[in-house]
This record gives sequence, C-alpha cells and structure tokens, in this order.
Amino acid sequence: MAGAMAAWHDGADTENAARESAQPGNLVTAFPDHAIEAELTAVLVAVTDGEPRVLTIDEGRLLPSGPFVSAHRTLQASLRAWVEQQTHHPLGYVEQLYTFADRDRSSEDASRRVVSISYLGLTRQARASGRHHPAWRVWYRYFPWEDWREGAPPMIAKLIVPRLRAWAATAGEAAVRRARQQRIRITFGLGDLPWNEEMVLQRYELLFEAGLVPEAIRRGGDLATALPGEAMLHDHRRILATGIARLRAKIKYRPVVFELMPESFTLLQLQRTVEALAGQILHKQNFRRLVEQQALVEETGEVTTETGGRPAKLFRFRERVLQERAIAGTTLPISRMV
Amino acid sequence: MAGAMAAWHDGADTENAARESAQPGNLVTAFPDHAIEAELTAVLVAVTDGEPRVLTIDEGRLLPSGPFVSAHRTLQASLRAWVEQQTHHPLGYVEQLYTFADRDRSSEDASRRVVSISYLGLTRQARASGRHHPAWRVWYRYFPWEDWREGAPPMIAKLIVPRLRAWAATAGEAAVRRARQQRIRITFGLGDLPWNEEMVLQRYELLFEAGLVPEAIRRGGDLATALPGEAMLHDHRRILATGIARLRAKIKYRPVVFELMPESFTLLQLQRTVEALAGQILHKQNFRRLVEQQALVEETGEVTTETGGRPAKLFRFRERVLQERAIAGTTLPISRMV
DNA sequence: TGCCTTATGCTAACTATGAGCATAAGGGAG
DNA sequence: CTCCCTTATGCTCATAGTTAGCATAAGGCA
Repeated sequence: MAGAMAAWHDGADTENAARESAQPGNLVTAFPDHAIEAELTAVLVAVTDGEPRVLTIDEGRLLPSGPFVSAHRTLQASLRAWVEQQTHHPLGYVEQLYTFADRDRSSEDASRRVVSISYLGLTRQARASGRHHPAWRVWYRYFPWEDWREGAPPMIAKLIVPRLRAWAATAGEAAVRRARQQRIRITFGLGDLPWNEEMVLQRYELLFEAGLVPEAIRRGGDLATALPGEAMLHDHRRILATGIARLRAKIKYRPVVFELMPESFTLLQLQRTVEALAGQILHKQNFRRLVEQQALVEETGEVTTETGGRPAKLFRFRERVLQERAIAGTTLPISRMV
Repeated sequence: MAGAMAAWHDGADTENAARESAQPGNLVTAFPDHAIEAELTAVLVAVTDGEPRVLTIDEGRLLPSGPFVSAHRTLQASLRAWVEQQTHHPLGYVEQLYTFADRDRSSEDASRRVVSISYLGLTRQARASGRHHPAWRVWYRYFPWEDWREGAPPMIAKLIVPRLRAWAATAGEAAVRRARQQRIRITFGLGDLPWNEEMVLQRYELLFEAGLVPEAIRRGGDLATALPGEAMLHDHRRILATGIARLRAKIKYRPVVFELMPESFTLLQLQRTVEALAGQILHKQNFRRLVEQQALVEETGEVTTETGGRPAKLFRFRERVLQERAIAGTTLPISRMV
C-alpha cells in the first residue's frame, strides 16, 4: 500500500528532475548538511464492541504524535514508551507505516523541515486518559464509505461517484479524463469490478485530488462538495488511511488479529473482529473451516452462553503456531461477502 | 517484510519501557525539540544477462546514499534526481522501504542522530559512472544462499545450518533454544517446510544475530565462523535484504517486472528475469499461461531466432492493463520449482 | 535427414474457495 | 412443556486456480 502511495505521489510530482541542481557527488557521498526534525505519529488500533477504533486526541482531529525522543535507542522504543504510558496496556504489534517529508505537509515555513514517521500499533484494550481529550474513535467516522458490513454504503452511489465523475469531466485532455475514470472505476469497484477493501488509501487520495475532502480545500477543494465523514488536521487522515489499508492487507496473511482479541473468545467473536477491520461480512462456515484447519486456535474446553442461541465453545490461540506464523505467514480467512 | 523486521527489532530491544522519562504530555503534543539529519539510501535494481544487480559504490561496500536535499519537495523527488543524474536512465518504479534511526546504527556520536530513509528503485538499464567506483553487482554476491535457481545452494546444508544449530545450542534457557531452532527451521525451510524466497531479511537477521556475518563482529560475532558472501559497511546489507525481500513479494501481485524489461522481449526472457529476482526456477508452460491469460502482454508480431531452437514470438506490455494492475494488483506468475 | 534446442498447446489431478443444506442446543414466549 | 428463534457446527458440492507433465512445432546445425 505504501508502495502504491509512493508511486502515486510520484506521478503527481510535477517537478522536473532535470531542473534539480544537486551535484553528481551527492549520490556517492554521505554528509548531511540540513538539520531537520523528526516526529512520530501513531495509528493505534483496538476493536471493542465489534467496532474498529483508533486512538485520537484533540476531539478526534489528530492522531497522537510527538517528537522522536533521543533517549531511546530506536524509533520503535520511543513510540512504545509513549503508548504504553498512555494506555497502560502493552502494545501487541508495531509496524512502521511510512515516512513523509513533503514540503507542503504543513506549509508554514519552507526552511523548517519535518520528517514524519508513522507507525501502526495494535492493542488489546481500548482505554486511555490524558490531556487533549484522548479518545478511541470508530474509524468509520473518518471513512464512512469503507464500511460495507451492511452492504454498499449508499453515499458511494449517491454522492461519491457522481462527484468524482464530475471532477473527471473537468480535465482538459481526453487522456487525463480517461485515466481519471479508470481510477474511479478501479478504486471504487464500479461496473463488473469488485470492491477491494484494501484500497483505502487509494480511495482517500482520489477523493483528496478531486477536492472532495475538507483537507483539500487549500488545494482547490470546495467545502460545498466535501463528503460526509470527519476530517482531521494536517495529513492525519491520510496516515490513518495508510494504517487501515496496511492492517486490512496484513490480516490476510499474518495472524495479527490475535493481538486485538481477549484471552479466550468464540469463533464468531473472532470473525466479527476481522469483519470490523475489513469492513466486510464473511461466510461463517468457511471462516470456521479455515481457522480450524490451520490450527490457529485450540479449544479451552469451556463454553459460553452469552452469545444467545446454542452455547459456543471458547478458543484460545495456539502459542506455537502463532510464533511460526508470525515468521512465516499463511493465508488467513478473509473472503467474500455472505 | 518491513513489518516483520519491525517486530523483530522490537523483540531484540532490551530496554524497559518503564525506565523511560518521557512525560505523558509527549504523546499528545507535537513540538520536536531535537534536530536530526536525514539521509536517503537507495537499493537500485536492474536485471542484465539474466542476473539481478544492485547499484553499489566504494567497491561494492556501500549502497548509494546521500543527504535529503531540502530543495526537493518530497523525499522521492530528491532520490529520483540523484539517481537519474547518475545513471542517465529514468527510474521506473520507486518505493519506500524503511526508516531507521537506531542509535547503534553508526555508533559514533550518540548526540548526533541520523534518520536513514531507504528506497527501492527499479531501472531498465545497468550503466553508471561517477566517483567512488559505482558498479552494478549481482546481488547474490552478498546473499549466495538466496540463489536457488540451480537447486539448493550446498552452503546451506554444509555451513549455515550447522553453525546456526551450534548457535542455538549456546542459549541458556531451553525455551530460547527451542525458539531459535524454530526460527532456523522456518526461515531456512528445514524438514518438511518449504523454502520461502521472500524471507530474505529474516534469514539475514538470523545470521546476524547468530554472529555469522562480518557485520556482526562488533556484536560478538567471530570472523572465523563468518559465512561466504560479501559484507557491506554499516547496515547496508540489511537494507539490501529488505529491498530484495520487498521486490520478491511485489512481483507476485504487481507488474513491476516490466520496469526491468526492454521494449520487447520473449516470454522466456520475461521468465528468466522473474527467476533471477525470485532466485527460483519456474514452470515454463504455467508461466506462459498465466502471463497470457492475464493479458499482461501482447504480441509485437515479430519473432526472434536469437534464442536458439524454435523462434520465439516477441511481446510487449499492454499499456492499459499495466495502468490498471498498477492500481489494483492481481496475482502474477510466480510459482514453484520445476 | 536427423537431432538438439526452445516454443507453444493442452490436459489430468489436485487444492483452495465460495455457497448452501442440515442438524444441534440453549433461551424465552405461549 | 412445546414451539420457535438464535447461534453453533458439521458436511457436501460446484468451481476456479494450480501443479506437473505429455505432446507437438519449428528453427539451426552436424
């Protein structure tokens, strides 16, 4: 996903590389001559009450972030320290997302350059306290078009596609128009194309380019055509999109969901968690089949009647398999809609 | 892959998060107070004569790198400028790899902190000139155990596994010993496990931890047990491993191989290129079927007799499909050995 | 002309996946 | 105490996707 973004950014670059004034020697020598600042931004995810949540501050307008503290040996150690202090829960899984250094990122002072390194973190429980109103928000508040658990969100056909089409039509050249139409079709799965839940970032960036999100007003967007869905400050919604995309891709081949689950759980609870992240409903029997046949879990021997209906067996993860899969990576049960 | 590395690094962190002195406020405010330096490092890949090559400097001991030039709007623009100037060829595909800021990275001055942002770039032709002896090196010089095109490299069974086993046995706790054995089995595909060509980084990091690569001597490795395979300075071989791993994963679901191919080519040439990257031999007929059925290429109408044997049709990539696949991502033909 | 080499077409066997039928087993309404 | 609703769980079937080969085509060269 990050790769896709990279390619796009690049495509959007209008600068001509030939105009650059760097000397050939720059390639082969390494003496940094510009001091910059490094900042860490975290996409912290938890799933509670069947909803995927992300830790936010400032009334949901920002992701938690802060300077890279030199006292730490690594970036990750620095991040981990913050988070565990904040949430009082261990961070189960941490993964680097992307590093930005775009000058137009916070277009204040061009000479003051900030490199922003973002991370994705998974945690088991969602509770946080502190200044600046930290709160776990359901991430579909920011991306209402990404939640397909109750079918295709009507706003896609009613608002998004028409406005994107209108935007595509504004392009002067026919080739550009066609390319835009193509991107719309692919990212939103129009016509006979399927909805691909992993393209969170591509969709957000398309909406951004089309000026349909409030964050883009500085770049020519119009508040009147902005879509429903909460905005964030700076590029934090883009970072969140990157995190969601990465997580949606990851759950398919690495057992990271487990980081979000309690000690023991029913298979349906596990399924609901995956569905919450993927924004898609899965086929129950097939989900069970895959989970069991891959021996990811084992019965605890107990059952719970709290689910209503026939009592469900409780499961826990098999430590050994987890370790193995964490290194290797196998297919995990994410499939089509019911 | 990067994610895997992230998790590992973390596992290797011996610092206790509780020892940290950061204030809670750090999580929710964003005012960087430490100036650092940013450096870009590139893994530039080309395939010539059926061999995967990487651009190096300093007699193959370093990857090209240099400071992030503030004149550029984005990190990628900065990188692109360098590279195109050096190689005089357009960089087809660029993707960010990973950002390091480990303090022990170049353990000189603890107060001088460098953030190193690495990129993977693909280019069509391999020619470079400049100072510091830039040269395209076959990447298997650095990772001889990664080339399985002529079967399993004997050094794995003869040198690597015995030494890794010996290292595993040195662990005091039984649990640690078992965990090490497990990692060895999985990363090197021992027993009934298959060789997974994507685990380049995991294998290198395992060898590093075991002190079997020259780069690890500072951390307790012994030159006498170092494996064949050229080393690099700093952590450049680790960055290269990250790049190879990423590329091996990428070619399976995005048509990036095309960035490495000439205008027109035979299907076998395409296959040989994929094989060079993957370090694995593919089944010819199946490879053809997949490439053709996915309509990735189209016949140019010409044939070449230069391949020996029956003349082969020449193909070129279908522009439209490429664009679509670049956004969407579909399965590409990488399969098992012949 | 026959053999070697690479190209290319086709298929049988198997595996993975998507969908759905059918039964099991609590809880609560009547 | 039944019936019915709900969720749990077992199984089967059809199909798409893969893997591994067999077989034929078509140049070059001894």
